[in-house]
This record gives sequence, C-alpha cells and structure tokens, in this order.
Amino acid sequence: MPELPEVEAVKRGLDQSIVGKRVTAIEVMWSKIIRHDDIEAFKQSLIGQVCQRIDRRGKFLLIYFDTHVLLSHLRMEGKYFLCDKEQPVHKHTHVILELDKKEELRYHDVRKFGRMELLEIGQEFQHPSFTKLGPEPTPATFSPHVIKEYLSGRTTAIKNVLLDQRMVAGIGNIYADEILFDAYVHPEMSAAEITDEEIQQLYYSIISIMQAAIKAGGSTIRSYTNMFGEAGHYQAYHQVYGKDGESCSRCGTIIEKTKVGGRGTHFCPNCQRKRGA
DNA sequence: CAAGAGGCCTGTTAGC
DNA sequence: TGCTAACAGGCCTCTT
Repeated sequence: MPELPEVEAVKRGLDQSIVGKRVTAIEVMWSKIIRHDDIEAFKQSLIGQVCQRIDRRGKFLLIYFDTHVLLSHLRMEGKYFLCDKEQPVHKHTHVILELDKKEELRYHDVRKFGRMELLEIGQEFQHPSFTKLGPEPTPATFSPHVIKEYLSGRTTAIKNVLLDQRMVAGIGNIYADEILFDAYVHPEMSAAEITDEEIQQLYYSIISIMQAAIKAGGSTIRSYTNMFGEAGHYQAYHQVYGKDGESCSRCGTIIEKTKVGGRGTHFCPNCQRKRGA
C-alpha cells in the first residue's frame, strides 16, 4: 500500500521511464479512476503533450506535461508499468497512455481506489487536495512545533493524528505503527495527553523512519512493487506492522493487534504504554 | 470545527 | 469441498 516512501520510489521510476516522451493516445477502461465527467475532454487535453518532469507531494504524484499536470494518487494498490504496445494488457489495467506510438504507460489497480485528475499548470496547488496538506516530513519543512500546534485542542487518538494528512503529509498505516513504536507512544493515547518530550520523540521518529524507508525503496506488503517490478526492502525493518503474535525486538513482549480509528494497529503493550498503565 | 461512519473496490483468508 | 462473511485501508463525503 503505497505511502510516501513507496510513492517516492514510483516517482523515481517515472523519472527514468517517461520524461521526454509524448502522449500519442489514451485509453480509459475504468472511468471512475479519472476524476472528470468528460473523459473525452480529458483525453484531448493530454494527447500530444510531452512529459517534462515528475514531482511528488505527500502521497500524490504530479506528472508535468507541457501545459497540464496529471495529479495521480495510487491509494491502496495503484501501480504504473512501462510496456511495449504489443504486450498483453492485464485485466486490472484501467488507464493506458500510449507514448511515442510505441510504448505504453499502464496504470494497474486491483481495487480501483486510485484517482487521476488533469489540471492546468499553476492550478495544482490551489487544488483542494493540496491546500490543506501538511508539510513534507523533512527537517526543512517540518518541526516539533507543527506537531504541538496540531495537537492543541484535539482529543483523538495520536495514531489518527499521524494519519491526518493535514498535520504532516505522507504517513499511512504501516509507518504510523512503526513511528509510534519507535517513539514509545501508545497508539490510543489522546492527543491532549502527549507531553513535550513525546512530541520531540515523535518528531524524531517521523523524520528518521520516513527517511530510512525512502532509502530502502519503501516496503513491500502483499503486492507493492515499483515500476520495474522490484520490491522495496523496508519491510525487513518493520518492528510491529504485521508482527502480531511475535516477540518485541526490544523487550520480548508479544506484539498485539487492535483497531484504532477503524484501522489495524500493531504495538508492543510493554514498550508503548498508556499513561498510568 | 472536530470526529466518526459509510462508501468505494476485489483478492485473500477465516469460518461454518 | 464450497459457500459466505470479514478483512485489508486512503481519502472523500456526509452526518452528528
């Protein structure tokens, strides 16, 4: 399930494989992937344009063409593949961009959750997806102060805060669990209870885990691979996600699984305690 | 405004 | 074995 590190790996794959190439035709097999009512108008706006560069913001990909930018969110299982035209089309391929009449960029998405939207360049950061998006989890853009401000007045579980893209962009369910374990914070702790020391630790854990995961090419759980069919490697470093029933690497206690905000949540009941427990 | 629930999807797994 | 139900979950929309 692509979170920021996996989307960054996809971005790098697109950098290498489609920049400089011209869209010569478009095929849309599942129209709900495209967030426009008029699919024909979408196609006509994009056909003929050359890909100039790829960017990423949070979990969004921004694929820049001459006059427009294609905003792409992979959600759970979206993937891009570059193929020769002759290769058979997989049943879960929903959008095809033909490139220079010989190759195809194919968007593949088993669960059809992913979305694409075409915007005029310059409009992208006025888009509702971006106006409320929090900073990237890097030292240049993010700080403990951002966390402190965001926690103020909130009572929801700290895990829900990490998943809230308005505070910081790019964290999904896997990395939220890994960050909370790294920071010794219980996922159900109320935002209002978090101390300044815990804010510092959460900040450090967010930065370091996201950077380490990017460096490892993301995590491969079930199905994620990058454009070249390569798996990420960060799952080898997972301490709690998918480890329920196994021993904690720090203290040996059995990792538990529960639900927080409707999402599967893994934690060490000894290392991550609720206050007073 | 905050926060929770429902919907979108289908392959995999659990349970009878 | 073969069926159904639960589960996986990011984001948007609606409701409270």
